Amino acid sequence: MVKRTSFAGDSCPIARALEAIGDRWSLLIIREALFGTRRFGEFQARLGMARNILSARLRSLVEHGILTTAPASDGSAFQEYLLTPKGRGIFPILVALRQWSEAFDDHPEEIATILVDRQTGRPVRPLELHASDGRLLAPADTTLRPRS
Amino acid sequence: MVKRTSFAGDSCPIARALEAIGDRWSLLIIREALFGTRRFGEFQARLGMARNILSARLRSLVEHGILTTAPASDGSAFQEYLLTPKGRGIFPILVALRQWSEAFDDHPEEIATILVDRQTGRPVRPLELHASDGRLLAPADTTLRPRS
DNA sequence: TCTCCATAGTTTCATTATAAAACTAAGTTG
DNA sequence: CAACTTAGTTTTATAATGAAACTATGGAGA
Repeated sequence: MVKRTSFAGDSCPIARALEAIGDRWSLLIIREALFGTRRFGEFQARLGMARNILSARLRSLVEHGILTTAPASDGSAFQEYLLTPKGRGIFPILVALRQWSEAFDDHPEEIATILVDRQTGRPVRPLELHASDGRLLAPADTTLRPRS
Repeated sequence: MVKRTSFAGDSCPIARALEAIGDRWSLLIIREALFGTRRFGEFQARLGMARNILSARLRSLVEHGILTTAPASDGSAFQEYLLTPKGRGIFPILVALRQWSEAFDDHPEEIATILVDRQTGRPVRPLELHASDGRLLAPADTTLRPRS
């Protein structure tokens, strides 16, 4: 059998994350959900993706605890898809992806939006990595340690 | 024709990032490259992936300006794959993915390593998003604005 | 130099994922 | 209750992935 390799049992947390959201659509679905999209048809229309793929992805995201289903808030008998705390925790990943494109994309003029501070309307700073004592860390200032 | 949908011309920077690195292997290749892996066979052995897929991914990453090829540093006539600045800029994305797994994975005991401050050996803090004036921002404190 | 092994791929073939469109079934509306 | 909307599933075709075999060049030793 020639199955697609699974990272589910991998000991690397990056690989484990990719197992859940490392396909071409999941992060875009979550992006829409963070904007308030909740219904199947709404996701389909906004993302322009095939309905069967959307169906499979939503099921997978629910299985991974990133989305939950709940009765629709408009009183109809349909259901809607809501982000769990685990799903909302994906926000920094989306910001990191966005900032990488903003910084390095070959055609930045094609990028339609910028992430800004709601209060001042000014662009946010690049994500920062800090030590427990507050020092700003560059990649070379970090290392990996076996989990105790 | 039924081609895989391309995000190359999309106006969303997240989609554009996924076009370059939104597959199951690219980010793991970049993770290895950040650890110092340079040679084809070394990537293949460490990642355990099919050689043809690795070949295709390396070519794609070079085309996207994430890796470059250079003559091997050991003096042999082989070439090696090196991260460009654009490639090293992916570091925060990997950190965000890692921290998401550390925070939300259902089996965190299976995660082998933690990212620590090299100086103190203590775990780093979660990535932080700050306003231009330095205020720490939560997701709800941000919004998107059309690029001026 | 000749032979053998290592490196870095490519090719082939089978399987899985993705896409588009047609189809189905339940829910809602006039 | 007839027509429409919503939320999928099914079908069929194409593209991506994976494993193994194959190729070609580089290097090392006799």
